[in-house]
Amino acid sequence: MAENTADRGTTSGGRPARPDLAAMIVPLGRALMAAEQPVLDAHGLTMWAYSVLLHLDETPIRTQAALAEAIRADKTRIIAVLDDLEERKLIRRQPDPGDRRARLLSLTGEGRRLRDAVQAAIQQGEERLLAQLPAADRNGFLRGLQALSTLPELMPRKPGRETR
Amino acid sequence: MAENTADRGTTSGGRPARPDLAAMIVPLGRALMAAEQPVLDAHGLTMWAYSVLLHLDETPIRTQAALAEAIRADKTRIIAVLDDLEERKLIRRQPDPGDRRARLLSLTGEGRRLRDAVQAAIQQGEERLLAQLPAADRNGFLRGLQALSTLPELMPRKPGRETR
DNA sequence: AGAGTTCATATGCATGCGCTTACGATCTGC
DNA sequence: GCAGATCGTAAGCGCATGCATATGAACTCT
Repeated sequence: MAENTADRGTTSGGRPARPDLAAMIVPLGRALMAAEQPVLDAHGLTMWAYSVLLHLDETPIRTQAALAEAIRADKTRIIAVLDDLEERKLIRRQPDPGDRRARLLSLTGEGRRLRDAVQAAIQQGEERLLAQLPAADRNGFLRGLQALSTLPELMPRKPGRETR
Repeated sequence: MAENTADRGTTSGGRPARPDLAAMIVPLGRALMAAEQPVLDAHGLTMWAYSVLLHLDETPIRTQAALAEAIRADKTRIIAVLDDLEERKLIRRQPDPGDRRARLLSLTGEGRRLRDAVQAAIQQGEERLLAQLPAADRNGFLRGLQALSTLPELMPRKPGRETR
């Protein structure tokens, strides 16, 4: 399978014109997460907890399993996270009156406030980095990144099940 | 110096204009790695092994520890990887005549060939994704990404020790 | 009403990885 | 020539994660 079909794409012929995307993006992601960590620590949030806060606000979530899948966490592993968040009154976990097996998840006002504060701090740090890019590249980077992170082929949900 | 510019900064109270960078980049990195995986499997390479092949060619490496740090792997963990690559005649591991503790690492011709084949296949897949972006965004994305992945503040080497 | 399914939860297992220690061979400084 | 540092290698610990199973409550379909 070693077709060296060097049509457009990589440079025509030999050495690659750029490093692999993954080779740049994965370390970048690690660095960004490392940069977030102190902020999260300062607010007593794990990354999973922050993920939960982020996702809960965007879309009302009906079951914990759906939330787990949305943030790509293990269904059984977010339970402790939710326990903690609930105990700290950052989220609510009410049994669905229509289906008492499920727990309706929602942010409390305080949860929303914390979420906003943390996200503001994080994005402020990120902007400091983006500011080092030329404006044109920065905008292209952000647009390209947002486009790529919503590509369905790239962001495969678990095959088989629909979001209802 | 951290004053944000007039555009879509996040400091002034409102909803964020974009998701957190890490929230987009980390899943994107995962997806890219998942996309690479079949290619690597087809050639019997782990990600670490591929990392080694990539890095070995760019810069001559004198010690395994230096290589490990370069690819951000654990010093002790790449040993098995190197053993395998050497056995398959993809790399050479010669004792440095000047310092017989160290092992000079280099790619063999076959190693270089495999590296090229795998990288071509990987980048070809990546280009298929990038092709879905508008050309302007794609270029900005790539430029921004390359710029960010070389920012020293973002890509911290191990604190404390310098490359000597 | 009963079978099968879905949900939240608890638990256990295996894996991969970072970090630490140990050890023998070797190099460097004194 | 000896003490201490460095290199490669081996082994083990601990943590986070993914995957699987089990259980009890509740829901659905027939």
